[in-house]
Amino acid sequence: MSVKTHNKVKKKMHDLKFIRENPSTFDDAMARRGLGSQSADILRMDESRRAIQTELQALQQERNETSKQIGVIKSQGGDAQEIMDAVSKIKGRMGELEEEERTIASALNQHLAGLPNIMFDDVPNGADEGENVELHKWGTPKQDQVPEHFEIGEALGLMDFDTAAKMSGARFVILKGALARLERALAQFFLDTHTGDHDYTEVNPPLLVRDNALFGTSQLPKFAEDLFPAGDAHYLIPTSEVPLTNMVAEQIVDMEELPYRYTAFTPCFRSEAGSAGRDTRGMIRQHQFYKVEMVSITKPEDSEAEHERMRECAETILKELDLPFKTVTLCSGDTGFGAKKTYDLEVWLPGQQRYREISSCSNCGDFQARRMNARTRPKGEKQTQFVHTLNGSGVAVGRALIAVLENYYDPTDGGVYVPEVLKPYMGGLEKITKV
RNA sequence: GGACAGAUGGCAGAGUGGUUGAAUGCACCGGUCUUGAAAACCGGCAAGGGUGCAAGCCCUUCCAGGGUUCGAAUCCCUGUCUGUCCGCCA
Repeated sequence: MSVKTHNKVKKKMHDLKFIRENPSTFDDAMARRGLGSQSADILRMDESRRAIQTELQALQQERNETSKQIGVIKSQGGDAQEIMDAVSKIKGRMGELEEEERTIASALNQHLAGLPNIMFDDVPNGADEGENVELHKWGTPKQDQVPEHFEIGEALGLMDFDTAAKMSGARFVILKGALARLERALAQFFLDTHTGDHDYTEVNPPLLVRDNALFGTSQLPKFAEDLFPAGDAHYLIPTSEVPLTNMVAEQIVDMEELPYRYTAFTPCFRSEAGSAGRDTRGMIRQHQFYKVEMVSITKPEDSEAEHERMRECAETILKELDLPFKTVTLCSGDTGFGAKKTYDLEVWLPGQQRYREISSCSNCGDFQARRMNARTRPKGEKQTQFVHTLNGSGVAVGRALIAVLENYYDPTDGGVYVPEVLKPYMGGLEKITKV
């Protein structure tokens, strides 16, 4: 399906000045992403663009000056026909140059838009998730094998994949009764914690966004196939990172107002186009799932500290739920397109006897801010700077539900205890049992 | 869905074809005054880019994209957004 485009090609993306001045640094950074040298191509395009621009500007200057003369002559009642013809002649060449400039600028911008963020030096090198580096572990993983979450849920009669498949196909689920409520309880608990204890402001954002918003957070143009188009103007959000971060798009915010901290509980929609065959059973990987998201907008110098803080906000949730987890720093090969550095929180799933991702916290630096032109200005200063943006799950609700089912499972009767912190949200219910 | 009206600098708000990058007010910065502050007064104050050692010079930008013209904030077309009214609707 084709979706209308609202992109302006004025976006800044990577800083050309930086690439011009540090071509090898830039190439090294792209090499860590598994890409070949980029700077030579970029600089060649940039140079030729500037050459065209210089020539064009000389002609524009000539046109402007001559046109002003015409104005003067005419206002004095003179005849300006001769110079008017002369200006007309310049226009042919100007048109050509304008066309060339447009072509090369758009090629350059498209190229830049497809290049990932430059990672921090302390991001470990590695090919894939196997080389992520453990930061720390918390809690004691249950070594006893328990059923997987979908076995538990189905046995309880509260989790139904077959009926969901009839109406929606694969990768959907129906939760009922206490499990439906458990999902709502988790979300509520997450939101209350982030708004009450972590200084986040609750936001209820649009779930449908246009392509320019997705360009800003860098899902587009490269990852269109992961998205669900909705109608001819919108996409369903793959994460509320998109609307929350775009709240500062095209804005100049006073520096003393920062940081902004936003949290939202929303459904997320992902086509999972590249995941055929992976996690096909159960709720791990769905086309639609709930997530509580945290987004921070900070001054440039504060983003690294904010990143640690955000990671701790997410970890707090798992600690409060008493779910064992480990935190890893993603290696270069596993770090997302827009991130300078990412921490993943992996929760212990006794049904799988392994840790699975339940939160991902990324510092994007100014990468997204450049793409959405989100700036800040220190009080009294003229010069604006790009803000830094961070996003993190706090945490994925569906996966948290899975973790609760498997970690709080009672093998004696197939029931599931309600975690202490969730009881108030479950009407005091102690244990979920078969209906 | 139909009808109309808008979109101009950080904000508000003039400007309908010719030195208008844009009056004015607010905000902001510097100064005078004051023991200090406020007020008042004086001055400054858009951004992005090209070029140059630099001072500077130049280009672009008045929602976006196309067009008319020697010349466009101003005229035309398309799109987006906002407001108002009508219809429909949870």
